[in-house]
Amino acid sequence: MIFTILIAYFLVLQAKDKLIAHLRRIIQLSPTEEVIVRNSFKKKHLDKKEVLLFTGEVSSHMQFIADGCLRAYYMDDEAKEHIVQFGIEGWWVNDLYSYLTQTPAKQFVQALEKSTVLQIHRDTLNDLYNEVPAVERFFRLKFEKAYVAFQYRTIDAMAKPAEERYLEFRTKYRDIEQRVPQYMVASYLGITPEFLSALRKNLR
Amino acid sequence: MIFTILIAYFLVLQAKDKLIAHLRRIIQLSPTEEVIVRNSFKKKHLDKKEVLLFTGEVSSHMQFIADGCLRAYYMDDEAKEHIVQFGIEGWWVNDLYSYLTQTPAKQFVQALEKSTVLQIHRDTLNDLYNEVPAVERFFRLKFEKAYVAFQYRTIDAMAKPAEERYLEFRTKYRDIEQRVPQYMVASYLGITPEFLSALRKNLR
DNA sequence: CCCCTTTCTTAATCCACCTTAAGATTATTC
DNA sequence: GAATAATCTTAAGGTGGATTAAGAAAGGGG
Repeated sequence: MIFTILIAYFLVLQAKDKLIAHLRRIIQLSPTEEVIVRNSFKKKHLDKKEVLLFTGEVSSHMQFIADGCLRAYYMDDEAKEHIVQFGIEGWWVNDLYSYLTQTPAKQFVQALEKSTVLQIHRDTLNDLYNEVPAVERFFRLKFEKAYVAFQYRTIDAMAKPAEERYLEFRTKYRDIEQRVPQYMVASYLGITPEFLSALRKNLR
Repeated sequence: MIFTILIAYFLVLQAKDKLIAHLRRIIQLSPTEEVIVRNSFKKKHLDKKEVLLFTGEVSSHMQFIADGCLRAYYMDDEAKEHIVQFGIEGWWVNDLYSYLTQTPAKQFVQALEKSTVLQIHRDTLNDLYNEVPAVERFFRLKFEKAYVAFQYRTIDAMAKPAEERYLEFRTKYRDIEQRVPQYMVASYLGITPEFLSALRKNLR
């Protein structure tokens, strides 16, 4: 019993250590600031297939993945799933539109493996921007990077044929490809699983 | 002569007034800060078809459109143009990837009409982030918004048929549609001008 | 106001990718 | 370790949008 508590406490620390290390790769934090940041986030454990955010809910937290693998996806009118983003350790996942505009989410966020995320509430984060300006800088840079990465993904998606996109996905996200089913990769690439299967056959 | 100079000076003021008004819609600026911001930007006039940024150059400035209409586009291997973004008064245009990573631009930025832009150099802007933190907040919010807007554009582009995308473009950017040739709208939507023409015929 | 360039349309043919449906593998669960 | 669910493959036929080539219309410079 005590033992379990100790292990749990250790995991919390570990998760937050990962977050701090992640931030320190971009910005500097004084020891005091580090404490403030640590206290602003709450750990949340997710089972495989557990849904962190449902369509229709308003997303109120930014989420850092300390461990595991999640996906963000939406369902079209014909109830088909379209994966917008995968995330593994060290990534952030969310329906950002919902988070930023405080409107109901159009996306689901779901764990594909047992996962640990660190959550910070929008209000807490907005306070944190004032208390620890470096955190605001971190997110400015984060969004800049996310924006250009996304722009290039889109340009690729519109200009390049599916085979090329798949090959790029493989080299860029080898670690993810190993961990998620193939039909989800197809969904992320914007093609049907049947077509991906056919592509892969051609590549052999 | 003197008269021309007076008019030119008036236009500079006008342009910077527009910028300040644009910023004030999002953040607050003290009179001192306003002066600092004004002095950080330089006005640039562009003739129709003039290119502001060439592929291969490194983009070193953020650019606010005070007047006119511009486009950002890239050329694929087959020398076909793909429009990534349009911009009119009150928008920002750039090859952000180049600006942020200081690598050679893959996009052109070109005026589609006589235009006026206000430019700020990357170094000046980075200083400005420290001198006027509200400006950093402005750009954090700007990138957040740009990111989600782009994400939704992409989701649309992958999920919806061309006709629907065209109709959405029309309602969302009526003002732009009036000002740019139809084949550029097609390029922005990721379809051929011939197909757009056929679509429009069907809608009548 | 005319000429030349830019832009838009029409129509035939073609291809990347989708749909449907069925069977073959591979995981999970009891 | 059998049963069931989840995932992957194969193959036939369909469709959205591209390509090519022409001509029509609209603009803009001199």
